[in-house]
Amino acid sequence: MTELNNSINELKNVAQFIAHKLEEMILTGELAPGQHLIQTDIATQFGVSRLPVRDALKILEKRELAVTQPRRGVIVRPLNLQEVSDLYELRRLLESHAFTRSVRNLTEQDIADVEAILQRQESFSMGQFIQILDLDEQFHIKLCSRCENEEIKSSLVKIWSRIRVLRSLERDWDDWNKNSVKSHRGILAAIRAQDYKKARQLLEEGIDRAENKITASVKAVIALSAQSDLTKSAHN
Amino acid sequence: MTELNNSINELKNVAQFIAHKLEEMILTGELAPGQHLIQTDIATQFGVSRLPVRDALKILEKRELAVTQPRRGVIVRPLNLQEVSDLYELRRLLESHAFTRSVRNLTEQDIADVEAILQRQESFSMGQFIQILDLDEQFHIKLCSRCENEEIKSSLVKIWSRIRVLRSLERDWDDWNKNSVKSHRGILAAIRAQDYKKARQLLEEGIDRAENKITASVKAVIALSAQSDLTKSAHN
DNA sequence: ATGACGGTAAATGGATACAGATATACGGGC
DNA sequence: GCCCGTATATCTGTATCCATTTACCGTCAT
Repeated sequence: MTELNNSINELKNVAQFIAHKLEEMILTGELAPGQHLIQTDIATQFGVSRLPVRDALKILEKRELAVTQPRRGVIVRPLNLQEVSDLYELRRLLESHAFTRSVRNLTEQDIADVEAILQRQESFSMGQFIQILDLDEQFHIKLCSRCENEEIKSSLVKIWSRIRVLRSLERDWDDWNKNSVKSHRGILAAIRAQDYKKARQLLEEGIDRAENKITASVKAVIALSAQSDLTKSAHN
Repeated sequence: MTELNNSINELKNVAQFIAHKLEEMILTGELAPGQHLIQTDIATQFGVSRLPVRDALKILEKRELAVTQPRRGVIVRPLNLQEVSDLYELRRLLESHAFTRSVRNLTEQDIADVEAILQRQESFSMGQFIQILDLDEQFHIKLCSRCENEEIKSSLVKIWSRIRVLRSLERDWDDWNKNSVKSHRGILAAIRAQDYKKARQLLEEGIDRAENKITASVKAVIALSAQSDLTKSAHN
């Protein structure tokens, strides 16, 4: 409860605090895709009434991390291979466009910020995978920050919140982070050399690689859960 | 109350019913941009408690038709010239992409459906401007329906719900609808001729014309409201 | 053993009343 | 004329209750 009161000042209200916590629990796998999010349980778990929990679930739904089934409740958004490719096609389209618009407007300070993000990314290792996710996201968002289109930027932020969930399924974080850093270094170098065409190409290649990796992870997890469903029904 | 009970079966719950009604009121101008949406007032107005109203406001917020100001309430999304161009840049990017992906997959039935939409559009006139908006939207959505990307399609639907609000500010509906039909006829003809490149070009030109028209309308309304603000403060 | 049926429990959707927090506005004092 | 405190309007959250729907589970018949 003290932790709640402390953190509540950073966020605006209880609902946002709970939504944030639930998102963390989704990222850590504590809440699995498809799992029911039961209002009363969450309410007692956090020691609040059901109302802010309902609000929190609506926040998750707005961010498309959860799905509401009317009169049946809310579940964590289930995994879906089609969704991965659809989401990545959308991301490629938007980010590539935004990057092109933004890259010429990046200031010295922006470049320095990106460099700082990249250096922090280099210093992290496996254990802190949520931070790794955040830094990767920050890198890409920062590069698009000067695209001068708030709609596209907010669309990208929404897409990233979903990509984070998919990425959290990744196993080999060390390898993943190494490749990410390498790709980011290349992009940053191309930007510094003002070779924007090459930068964009590297960016798109990175997005494609990420899609392939995530597709593999999601496939593996779906296969695994299908298998456990089989064993479960075999036990019955 | 009887109307409520009748319509409630079509929608899933009271909140969605109220959200739908509020959206209509925004489109008809009954609720003006920037206007406060006060929970208790709306609750008494519809004869329900505050809870479903809160839910309804969150639905509007999710669709970006309303903006929540923490601890101050919810307002109808204010008009903003920048937003028009940002939204249209996003629409152009997504719709153009989706159209290209979709157009080759359109079936005979799809084309027939589009033709039917277009014919209905031709038969309407000024009075029924909400229907005109719907038909215009249906035309564009249908053309993109076979893009095989649910994410892009749902993004486009969201964009359209906002564009509808902006378009509702238009004055000269008769002129507007005539131009729209003409543009749509050209696109459909190009599709039938399998000249997809031309179809796409016509589509993009239509989007640009729409942006210009809406920009003018929004400018006019903003100027008008600024003027009335002046007279109001002069009276104080 | 398996499928259909029915009853009970659980969960959501909604209503009501009340307590608290907070931003704006108003008005009085300096 | 400006600053500051109070008042008001409004949202935010708690606590309880009820209705309706859905899910679960055990029984029964095939």
